[in-house]
Amino acid sequence: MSPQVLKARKGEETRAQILEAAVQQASEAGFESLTIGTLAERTGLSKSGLFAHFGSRTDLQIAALDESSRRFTEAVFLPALKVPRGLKRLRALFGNWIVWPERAKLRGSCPMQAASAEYDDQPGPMRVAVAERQRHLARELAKAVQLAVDSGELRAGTDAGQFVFEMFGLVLACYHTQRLLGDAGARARALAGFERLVDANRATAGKPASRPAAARR
Amino acid sequence: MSPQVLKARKGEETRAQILEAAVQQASEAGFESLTIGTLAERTGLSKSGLFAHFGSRTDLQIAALDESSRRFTEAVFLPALKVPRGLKRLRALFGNWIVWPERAKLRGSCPMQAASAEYDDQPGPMRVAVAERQRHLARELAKAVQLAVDSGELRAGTDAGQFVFEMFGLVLACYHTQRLLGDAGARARALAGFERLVDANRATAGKPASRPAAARR
DNA sequence: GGCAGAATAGAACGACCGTTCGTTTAATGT
DNA sequence: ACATTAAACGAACGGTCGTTCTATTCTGCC
Repeated sequence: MSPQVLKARKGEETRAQILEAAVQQASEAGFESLTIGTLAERTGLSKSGLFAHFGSRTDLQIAALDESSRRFTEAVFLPALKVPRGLKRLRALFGNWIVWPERAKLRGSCPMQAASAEYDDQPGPMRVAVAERQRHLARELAKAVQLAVDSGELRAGTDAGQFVFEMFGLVLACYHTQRLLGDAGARARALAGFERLVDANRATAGKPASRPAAARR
Repeated sequence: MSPQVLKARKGEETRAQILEAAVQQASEAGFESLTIGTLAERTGLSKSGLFAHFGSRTDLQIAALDESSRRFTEAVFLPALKVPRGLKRLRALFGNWIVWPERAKLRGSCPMQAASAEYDDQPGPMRVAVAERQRHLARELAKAVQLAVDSGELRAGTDAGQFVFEMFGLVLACYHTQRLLGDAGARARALAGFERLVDANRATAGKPASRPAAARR
């Protein structure tokens, strides 16, 4: 029967399998390691057969980046939206962030951070795509911080941009320490750092911010 | 019998020029972008002529990593050793760290961090070399933190490992934000984060730690 | 000035890269 | 069951990669 797979022609299914392999590969060795040949071998396709699904290698890389980004949102943001806004949600976001590659069964690190490091100095479509998504991520995180300010859990003067900057730092240090040095304590360090970050910006008393956050950028 | 060759024979001079170009290239596009062909073109040598200076591409990459590491120490640590130990030196280290690529006239980011990101999941001699140097860096930084504890500027219970972890995070976030998003405010953010980190671990009063730092690990 | 040895050049190699093209197989709609 | 079209294949292309080998040029020492 065809339960819900209405238009899923064979091709799209194959394409999904290719992207699965591509994301895994990008997680392990970066997006520059995505070559037509090795990916074809991994998926059991011929080079030309695989190639036909994307018009070029660059398009394949972009598609893999999109898929990675989609999974990131799915694993980090969607679950956090079910948590009450404010500090709880912020904590959920941070927690999901540092564990999502493992949860998503990626054998390497976060593909988005891998892409950032790879293309931060390399002009081209990949750099543009990566920068755009990172900016979007920073914006969404800043919103979540602001919600914690509005709820009165963080003090009114909190600089959301600075807060997000430091969250990024903790996540990067976590991945860095974990993968390169094999330090299992990295996650605990990151969480400890986050709590210290929260404490530094916590509202002194239980008073909600009275003013509706004037300078919101 | 050529006695101790004190004078740099022509070859070593050429080798130095090659490494200069290699470090620059690694800063801009990573160590995997170091190819014999492009590097030969950059230096005006033939492929085989350049190749002869290193026995293999991997040896060239290792040599470039060593040179990068040497310059890092020269630009970050050596100047900081002239600063009185304790918080001042720690601040100098952090300050030098986030600006050294620019000071060293590298057009890209810090080669050591680039290497970390590239090889954190790639087994082989490069990964080993990178991990070793990063561990060394972390150890030296922890020593500097401990000196600030011993001098009584940081409180006795300070977890040097955690402190270094968070320093790493701030530097990584700084590079990340600066290069990918082109945010000029990244450096100020990093410095602000560092001051907050110091404050959180500052000794409550002006009392030096009386005990000589028992659990120094 | 001449000579040994270091330094560099040049051509060629096999392997892999992304891409193209014509053909063949498999899935789909009727 | 059959015609149509999507999907995958296989061979070939020009290019670059790291590496090897041989030949040439240059340098430093007597």
